[in-house]
Amino acid sequence: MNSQNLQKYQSLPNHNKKRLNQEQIKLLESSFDSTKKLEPEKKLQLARELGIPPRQISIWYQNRRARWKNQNLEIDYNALQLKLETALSEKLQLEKETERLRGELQKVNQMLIALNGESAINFPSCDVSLSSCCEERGSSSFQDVISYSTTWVHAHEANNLQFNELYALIGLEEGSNNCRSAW
Amino acid sequence: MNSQNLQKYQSLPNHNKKRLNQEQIKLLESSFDSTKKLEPEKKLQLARELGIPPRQISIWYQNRRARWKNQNLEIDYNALQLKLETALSEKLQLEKETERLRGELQKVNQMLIALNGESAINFPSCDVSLSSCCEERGSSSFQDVISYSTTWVHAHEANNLQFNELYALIGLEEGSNNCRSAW
DNA sequence: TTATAATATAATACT
DNA sequence: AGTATTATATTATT
Repeated sequence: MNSQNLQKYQSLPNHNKKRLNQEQIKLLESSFDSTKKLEPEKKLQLARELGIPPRQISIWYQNRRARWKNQNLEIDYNALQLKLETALSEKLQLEKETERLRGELQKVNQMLIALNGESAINFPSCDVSLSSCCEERGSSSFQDVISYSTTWVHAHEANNLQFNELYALIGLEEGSNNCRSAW
Repeated sequence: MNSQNLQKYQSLPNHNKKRLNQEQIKLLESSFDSTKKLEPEKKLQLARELGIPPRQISIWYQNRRARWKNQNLEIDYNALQLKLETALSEKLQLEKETERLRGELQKVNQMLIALNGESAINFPSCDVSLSSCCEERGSSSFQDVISYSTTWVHAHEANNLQFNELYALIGLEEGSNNCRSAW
């Protein structure tokens, strides 16, 4: 078997592989840009223009299509990688943001504990886990809150001073920063 | 495949001088599985066993490595796609979470507006944009808040009833849900 | 090693 | 059925 196979391979004729020159490649590429599929008419035209057998034009197109497929895979891969990077970075920013929001809610809760003793609010927002384990509550709208509270509040204007003290206590300065919310 | 070529391939294998047969492929593949790099000693051994010139073994390994590379690219692509999916889903969840936290902070702020009239806290946390435009402030620690406030609060125990009313007003029930935070 | 030409086979579509 | 075209894999050269 060994000598047989050896001879088999030695008897193979040498392939005369001729590279296409730059001009030929250029024309083929520009043709490929317009249509990935080689119409018979186009094949003959290219063969005539380039002095190449139509058969070779077909082969070139086949190989070019195979190459094109791999190129696309790599391009898509890079695009995907970019998407992932931005997604991860945005995720990180959101994590920081939620951390900050939880911290502020904790501060406010401390304030309420201080004001109200034992009956502190249990903010579900400050749970460590991401999954919101609490059922949705019907939340009163801005207008509802305002209309309800305005009448209620008149009786408690004497508290203003104490609240200002509290603001300072928890580190939230009032009316002195350039980040006023629009609401 | 037409019957002519089929017959040629099946019953006249000797005419197919170029392709390696199944047995040869099998041995080469198992060898490639163990090491992607072809040591000279291994090359001679395979050449002897398969009746193939060492040169052909080298070529086969080169081509096999190229194919292996492309295979890996496709595998990596799929893995990346999976990563992106999970990242996007986690991002979405975080967006919901921040939205909820902002809402709660707004509620609390409404409460403070109601209590304190014009001097509402400007929560930087409730800005719509993601970028935190505000400089960091030194925040007082938990212990600081407690120690400062405990002494301060004793004078205001009369406010308890009003705060309980406020809790109900903004929809945050106190002490009646199963989501107590650990702090 | 990379790129690519050339060949071989399998799959598909059209006649 | 046969014929043609294409996609894919493989071999080989530069």
